[in-house]
Amino acid sequence: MRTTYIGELEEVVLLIVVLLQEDAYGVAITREIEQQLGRKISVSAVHATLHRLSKKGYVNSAMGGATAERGGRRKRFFKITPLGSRVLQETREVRSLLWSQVPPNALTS
Amino acid sequence: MRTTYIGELEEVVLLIVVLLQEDAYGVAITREIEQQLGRKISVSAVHATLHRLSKKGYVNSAMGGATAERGGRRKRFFKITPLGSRVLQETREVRSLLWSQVPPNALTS
DNA sequence: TCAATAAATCTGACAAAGTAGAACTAATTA
DNA sequence: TAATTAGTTCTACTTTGTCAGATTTATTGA
Repeated sequence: MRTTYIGELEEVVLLIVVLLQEDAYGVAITREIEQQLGRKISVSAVHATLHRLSKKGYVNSAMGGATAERGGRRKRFFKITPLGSRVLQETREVRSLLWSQVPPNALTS
Repeated sequence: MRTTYIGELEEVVLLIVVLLQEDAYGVAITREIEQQLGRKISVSAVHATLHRLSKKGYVNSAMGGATAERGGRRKRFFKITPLGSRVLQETREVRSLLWSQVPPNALTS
């Protein structure tokens, strides 16, 4: 019996972490969600989610070094873990399976 | 700015309602989730979700008549609404978009 | 060298969604 | 009309989603 599934925002954040590759830190992830999903969200919502993903072992993180920018705090970069990858892919497969069974025209009501 | 997105279980339940067609009532939906997703879930969890989907206008429902079975309470059948269909499809498209940008091998860590 | 400013993360508090157990209801059977 | 059965509804609790505001760390310029 499978027992690992993730919340809606957790899934989105995880996916964005993956596609952002080496640049996945709080503010960038937030920006990306707003752009790609056209969805308004606060940085703190994203940070809280990252923290929870981290606690579950789906991502890990490390502080970055200083950059050439105007100053400001150092970034914390996130990476998906093997466990996180597995959960993400399973989630995708389950959705696929369900969609594949939706009868044609079932949604054109 | 899009503002309509649904929770993880809400999405699953909505999808199951669609593929169950004329037989989408609480207990059957629960059974289907357990079978298809291999996920243990209580009937009440499903009912609560159905109730929330209903409040948002993503499904509507009607009581069924008495059947030839052993007895028992009448079923409440659910159907997805046009709004629900739209939300479900949008959700799918957003995920697709994100997955399409995942670099190859990004998940084989 | 220190105030101003900038770029981020972290904290705390609350709303929404997920969950299960217990109670309830309506139908059938005998 | 009591027992049985198939289902729904209620209630209370946990986990996720959410944001405003506080805090931390770094750069710049007078």
